[in-house]
Amino acid sequence: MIKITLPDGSVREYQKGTSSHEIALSISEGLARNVISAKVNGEVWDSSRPIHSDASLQLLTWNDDDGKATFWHSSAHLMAEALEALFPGVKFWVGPPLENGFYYDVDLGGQTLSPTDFEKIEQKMLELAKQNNSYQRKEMSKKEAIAYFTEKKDEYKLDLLERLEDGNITFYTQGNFTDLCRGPHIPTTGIIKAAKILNIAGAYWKGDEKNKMLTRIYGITFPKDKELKEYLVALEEAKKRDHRKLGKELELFTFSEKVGMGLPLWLPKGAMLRERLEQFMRTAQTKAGYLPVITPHIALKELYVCSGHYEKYGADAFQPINTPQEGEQFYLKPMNCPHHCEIYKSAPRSYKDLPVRYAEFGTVYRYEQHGELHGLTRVRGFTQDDAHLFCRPDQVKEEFCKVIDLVLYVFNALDFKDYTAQISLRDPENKTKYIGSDENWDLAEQAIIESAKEKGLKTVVELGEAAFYGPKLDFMVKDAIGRKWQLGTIQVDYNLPQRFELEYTGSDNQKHRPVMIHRAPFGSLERFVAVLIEHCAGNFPLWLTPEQFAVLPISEKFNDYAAGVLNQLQALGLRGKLDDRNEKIGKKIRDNEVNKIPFMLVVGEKEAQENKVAVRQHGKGDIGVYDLKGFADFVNGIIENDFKEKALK
RNA sequence: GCCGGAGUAGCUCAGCUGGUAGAGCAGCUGAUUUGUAAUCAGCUGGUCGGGGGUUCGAGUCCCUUCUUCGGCUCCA
Repeated sequence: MIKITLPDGSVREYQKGTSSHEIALSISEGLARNVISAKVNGEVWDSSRPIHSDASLQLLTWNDDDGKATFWHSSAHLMAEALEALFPGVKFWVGPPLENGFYYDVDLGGQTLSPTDFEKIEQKMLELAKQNNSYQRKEMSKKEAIAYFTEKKDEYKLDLLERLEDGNITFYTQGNFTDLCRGPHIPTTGIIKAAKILNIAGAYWKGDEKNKMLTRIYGITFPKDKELKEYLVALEEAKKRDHRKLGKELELFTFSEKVGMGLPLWLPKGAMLRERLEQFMRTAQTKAGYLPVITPHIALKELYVCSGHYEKYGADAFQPINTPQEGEQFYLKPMNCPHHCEIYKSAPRSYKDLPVRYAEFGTVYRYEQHGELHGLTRVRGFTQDDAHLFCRPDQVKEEFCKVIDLVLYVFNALDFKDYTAQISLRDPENKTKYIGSDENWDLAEQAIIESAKEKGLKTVVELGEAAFYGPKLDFMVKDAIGRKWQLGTIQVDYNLPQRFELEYTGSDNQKHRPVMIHRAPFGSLERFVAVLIEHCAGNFPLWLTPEQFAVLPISEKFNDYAAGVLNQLQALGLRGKLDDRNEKIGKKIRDNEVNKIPFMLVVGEKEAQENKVAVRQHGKGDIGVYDLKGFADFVNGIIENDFKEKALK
C-alpha cells in the first residue's frame, strides 16, 4: 500500500500502482470526470499514470492553471493531428500551452494558410476529438525515437532529440498522431468540445532570425462550447480598449506618414492629459528632493563614445547629423544620462551634497525596427520621466527604496494593481557582454534584491535580462490583449560614473566615485498613456481627464447662459467645454456619452432662471440639479476623496 | 529586418468572375428651437496608399514600394 497526501492534509491509502484517476474515482465520480491531470509530488502527471510510492497529490481540473495548461497542450497535439490529416508531410517543431490557448510551430513546406483553412482545421479537430481517443504514453529509447523521426523526415524533432538524454524520452499517441512529448496529457480527446484557430504568424525556428521561419498557428480550445463563445466575446471587448482605437476616437494622438512612422503627434486632448501626468510627477518629485534640469536633443558623438552607448548601439542608432564644420557629428540623444553626468561634473561635489537627484522629462530617439513599432507602446521618439541619482555607495539601498516608493505611489494613484516587478540580473553564463567589474555587479544586484524584498514586491527574477551597464528592476504591466509591457524602471549603474570620471570629495578629503541610479516611474509617457488608456478603457480619472464636463444647452436660446456656466466653472478650476451645436439634447447627450465626458450639464429654461445646472453623469444618467459652486465642490470633492483614499497629495 | 494579412471620402465599411466608384456617420447650407443616447432636407467630398506593367479597358490581375495589423522570449 502507498500513502497519498491530499492538499487538505488528509492521508489515504491505496494499492501500489493506483492512478490519480482511480484515486479521484474513489473520492467521487463527478470529480473523476473533471480531472484533467494531477500534480504528483509537485510534478504534473497524466491522471492515468500509476503511482508507485507515497506521494502528495493534487488533482487538477479545468479550474487549475496547470489543468488548463495540460488541456491546451493536449489540444496542440490534437491540432497537429488535424494538420497532419489535412496537410500531409507537415513537419512539427514545438507546441506549448500559453496563458490563453496554445500554438504549434510547423513547417508546411511552402504552403500558406487562409481563414478558410482555419475552419477546416477546427472542424477536423472536433471530428478527431469526437473519436475520444486516449493519449497513450510510451517510453522510448533514443535510438527508436531517432529511427521514428528519421523515417518521418522531421528534422526539427530530430534536432530536439539530439539534446535529450536516453532513458528520458517519451512518446504520446492519440488516434493517428504520435509526437515526441514529455507530457502530461488529458485522458482522452473527447473532453475537448470547442476549438478555434485564432491566428497564424511567422516565427523563426528557435527564435533566431538566422534560422528558417516556421508557421506558428495559435489556437484555443475549451471543454464547453459556451466557454469558447464567452472567450471570443471577451476578446472583442478587449479590442475595444485598444489604445490605438481609443486614441483616435478620443482625439488623443495621431501619426503621419509625412512626419515619419513611430513618431507620435499629440493632439490637444492627449497633450492636456499628458501635461497633467507630468505635473503630477513633478509635484511628487519636488517633494522627494529632485532638482529639475533641461538638456538638448542632440549631442556630439564624443559624448556617446564616452558613455559607451556609441559602441553598444552606434550601428542601430539613427545616423549622425553633420554640420558645416569638418568632422563634427551630432547624434539625436537616445538617453539622457550622459547629459546628466556632465551636469554633475559641472561643479565639484562634496559628500555632503549627495545624493543629488536630477530630473528631466527628456525626449529621446531610438531607431526601432520597422516591424517592432506598435501604437504608442513602441515608438521611435518618446519622452521619459527620467532622473539620475548620484549618491554614495552607502546610500544606494536607501535611494533605491525611495524610488520604489515613488513608483508605487504612481501606480496606486492610477489604480494599476496588476503588475509584476521584474529583477533583471546578469546572464551568469555570459558575463563578458556586460560593462563593469564583477564586484560592482554583485553589489548592485544585492541592493536591488534586498530593496524589492523590503518593499514587499511580487518579483520575478530574470537572468540575462540586465542592461549592459547594470542590473535593473522593471515594473511590467499587461495591455488589453494581455501583452506585457515594461513601464517603470530603476537601474543601478556603476559604469557611467567611471566612464565620466565622476567624483565627490569624502569626509576623508579624498576623491570618491559616486554611484548612479537611473529611474523612470512612468518609463515613457507614450507607453504609459497607452497602457493607461487601455487600463481605464478611455474613462480617465477625473483629475486627469482632459475634459471633465460639457455644458449642453437645450436650445440656442440658452447658449449665452451656457457660455456663462462654462466661464464660471472654469474660474472655479474645472475643465470643460460648451456643446452649442444646433442639435437636439438627445443627440448632444449621445455624442458626449460616446466621447466619455464624465459630466454633462444640461441647461434650459429652468436652470437659467435658477442659475443652476442639471447634471448627468457618464454611464449613470441624471444625478440631480446643482448650483455652480455646488457642482464644482462635488467634482473637486470626488477628486480629493480619491486622493485621500490613496494617501496621495 | 523577417513571415503572413490589410490599405477605397475625415471615420466605419460595400464594390460578384476586369467594363471608368457607393452607403452610413462626420463636415457645409438651410429648416427646426428642441428637456436626458442619433430632427429633417439639400450639398460638398475619393487621381480607390504611391510607382510601374498586362489589357481596347484595372479599385479589381501581375511586379515594386510605402504604411498599417498579427507575430518573431515562452525550447517535447
